[in-house]
Amino acid sequence: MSLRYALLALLSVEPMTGYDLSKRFQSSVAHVWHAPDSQIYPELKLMEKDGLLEGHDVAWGTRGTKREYHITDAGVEDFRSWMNDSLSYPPERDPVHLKTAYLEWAEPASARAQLREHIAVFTARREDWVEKVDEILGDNNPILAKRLAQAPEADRVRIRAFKKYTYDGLIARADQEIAWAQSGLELLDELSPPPR
Amino acid sequence: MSLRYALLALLSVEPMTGYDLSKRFQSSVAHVWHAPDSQIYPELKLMEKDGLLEGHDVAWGTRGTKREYHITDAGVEDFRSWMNDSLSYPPERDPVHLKTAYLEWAEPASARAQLREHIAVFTARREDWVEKVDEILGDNNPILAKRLAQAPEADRVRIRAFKKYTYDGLIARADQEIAWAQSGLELLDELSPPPR
DNA sequence: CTAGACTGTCGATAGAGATAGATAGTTGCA
DNA sequence: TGCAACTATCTATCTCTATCGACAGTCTAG
Repeated sequence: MSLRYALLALLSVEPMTGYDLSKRFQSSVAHVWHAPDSQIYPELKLMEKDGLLEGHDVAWGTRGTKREYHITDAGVEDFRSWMNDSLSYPPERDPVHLKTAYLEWAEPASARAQLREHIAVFTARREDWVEKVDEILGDNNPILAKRLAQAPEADRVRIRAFKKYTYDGLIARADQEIAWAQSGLELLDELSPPPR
Repeated sequence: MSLRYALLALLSVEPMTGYDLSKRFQSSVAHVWHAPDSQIYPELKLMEKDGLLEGHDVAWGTRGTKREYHITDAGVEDFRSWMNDSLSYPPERDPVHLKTAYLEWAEPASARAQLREHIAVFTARREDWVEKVDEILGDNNPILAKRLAQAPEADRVRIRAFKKYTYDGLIARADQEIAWAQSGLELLDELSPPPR
């Protein structure tokens, strides 16, 4: 259900095709929300059927066409009401912590490798998010620039602040995960000293 | 796929029925891994078919029966190899951060309410996890006690340490989420001062 | 003895997401 | 000209999870 709102969020800035949206999901938004094209195209059709979007065929080359979607008033309304509703928090379900709870079953070497991978994953994400924050602060994110240009003067500070707040939160989360995994490596060293 | 390994983990301590497992999932492990009974029963059957478990009908009262599963050698092997394999990290997909990225769309009052709910959810989980750590340190967790009793002397320190490590990580994560949401409330106060 | 809470198992249905691949047109460059 | 890389869309299948509810036996307290 969140996919729909992620799409509405992007389409609230400017009309786009399924392909555009798919690219945007894979590149810029990749580490906040990911979605493959095979999910996006059907969802766009559904949203058009539900009146949240309107699609128009646009010429592409001599024979090709592509379908460009723009958000309707009903779409804006729906997005706004999603933003005002509270989310439901699904019960915790975390494979990483499930595994570490039984880490005595793993070979020390593989336990180490897995914690190192945890660090690597969150280090990479962290870098992405830091880059995002830099873009926000340095005004070199084209999509955000468009959004800001459309917004009334009074909202610009807020828009920028919430974006930064979001990525700051993700960075803090990544830091926490990295620190936790690092302390796990230390614990492993204590419990079963590494070979020489 | 993790459900299967969560079940194997629990069944590696002692044989249980689907009902037992379901209860255990809802109570003790609730905030590490959640699963409803309607997922557990079919998975147990599958696991029996795959040779990871053996099931026996046990009398229950005069007419009733229940099916008790115990783990097989193949099950132990499968669990061990899962523990040694590394997990795949699914792409980030976080509705909370998706929403905060567009928080200018929400009414300030509802933005506040949502951040407060975030705090409430993680405060509650945190309490559960702290309780878990207390149980581990204070030796009053019956399941852990059984697991420790079965383990060779040399492993006991490790078992306890990894359990504590797991819950400490979750607590740190909860702290981080709470702090983040709190700073969000402050940000909202700055951007749109609360009504008197 | 009987109502209510608990133990025990199972099924139907739907949605979300993962994974893979089919199909077709376009653009640029060697 | 022909191939590779890119743009564009769509379908199929599978697994996982959610939600809801059905059914049946047991145990205990009033």
